[in-house]
Amino acid sequence: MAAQESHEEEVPTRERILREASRLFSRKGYHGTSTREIAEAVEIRQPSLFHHFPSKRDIMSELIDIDHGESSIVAERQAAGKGSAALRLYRYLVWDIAFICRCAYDLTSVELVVDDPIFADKMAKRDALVIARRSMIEQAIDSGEFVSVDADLAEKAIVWILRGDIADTAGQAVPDADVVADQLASFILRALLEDASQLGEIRAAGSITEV
Amino acid sequence: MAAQESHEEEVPTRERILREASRLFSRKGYHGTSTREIAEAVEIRQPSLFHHFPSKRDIMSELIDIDHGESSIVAERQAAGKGSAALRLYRYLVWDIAFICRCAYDLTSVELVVDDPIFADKMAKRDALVIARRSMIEQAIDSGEFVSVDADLAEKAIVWILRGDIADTAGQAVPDADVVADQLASFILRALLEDASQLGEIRAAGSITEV
DNA sequence: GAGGTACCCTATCGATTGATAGGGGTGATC
DNA sequence: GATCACCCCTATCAATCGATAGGGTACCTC
Repeated sequence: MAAQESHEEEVPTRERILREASRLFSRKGYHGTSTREIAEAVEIRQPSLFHHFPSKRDIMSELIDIDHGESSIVAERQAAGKGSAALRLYRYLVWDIAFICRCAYDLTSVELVVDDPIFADKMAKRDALVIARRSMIEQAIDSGEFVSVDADLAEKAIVWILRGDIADTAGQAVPDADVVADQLASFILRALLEDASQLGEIRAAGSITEV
Repeated sequence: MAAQESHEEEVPTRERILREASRLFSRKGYHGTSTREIAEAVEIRQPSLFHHFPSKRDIMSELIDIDHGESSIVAERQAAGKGSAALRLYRYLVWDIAFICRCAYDLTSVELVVDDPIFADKMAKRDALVIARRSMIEQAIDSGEFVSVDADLAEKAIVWILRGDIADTAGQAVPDADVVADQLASFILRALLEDASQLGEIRAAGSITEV
């Protein structure tokens, strides 16, 4: 309380670089954004960036890790769980969407850039996430909770919605994150459930317990 | 039949540029793709590109027009139509998805790049498409066909799915375009319909008449 | 107060970018 | 056979890219 400013607005430069870079990457693309633009947004000179990150690629790399890290843990835990697979999918979806909405960074560019050959080393964790999601869908189809859709296509549709939500919220702190999360997760569940009237129970059960 | 090769494999250079550029743009991004890479893929030298297009930007610009042109016409016609709004939305969706699947170009990059400031002039037509889609959703909610969801959010979810499908098919001629179109349109309709049992009627009616 | 660390600066590097200048070959038309 | 349009070439441009070199200043530790 002595040396610290009471404003508490003090955001470390490294943190500001990640925020501004993520914002620019998603508006203009990774390759379309120069290190000079990032530096200007952070209000430092361009070479000063390289004091905090060894290269431009490492800035993007850290954003990818932030995006993939916790999501894959939650998805894999839910995929390996017991009980209603539809409920477990709902829980994962609500958690992931809320995470996206609350994130300080604009992670839009992440899903676009992992397909770029220069970030090929980041694809493994992304693939693990895909497998976990598809597993939950297949479990729900086998148990009769979901209609008999193409599990691959359904998983893709879910990713597309998540990816779109990332682009839409775009790093701005969404005040009603939980509302958006429930709305989108309900949209997805309604498209998949054999009996749409079960959605009420799932939403009630999903909002009680922790993931 | 005299001067023409019987192989009929003769694809004009300009056409090949559009195809290869669209493929590269979606894999590496617009800014991440150099004119030298495009030229190499087309098997000509880099300056020869500029005989067919005045600039790299004009190549992307033409791909954007291809993507937005017919889609907006079909969407606006269906939005202004009469009768079941759910059916009209289904017809538009099936047409658009099938169009995406059959397109010779990989239009993944289009939806990403229209947000880039340098393509700001292309945003008007994209906005018209958004309005037409949201209009159909609002009509279906008002008539009681759809559950009372947030029309903005539903429209976004649809775009995200369409965008994802574009990225997924990625310019390769999908053999079962009509099957994929019906599956994805059904996914969306099921998520929105108040009475899911109406989907059968809509699919039957949608496959008979032309758009 | 000497040494070390953290952070930012100016100046500049080599590589790559999109685009232009200008020449050459081919085929159709008159 | 002269002309012209079409298409592709080599050579090269200025601008911009990511990254490095090296110096200056504030602050902490001993």
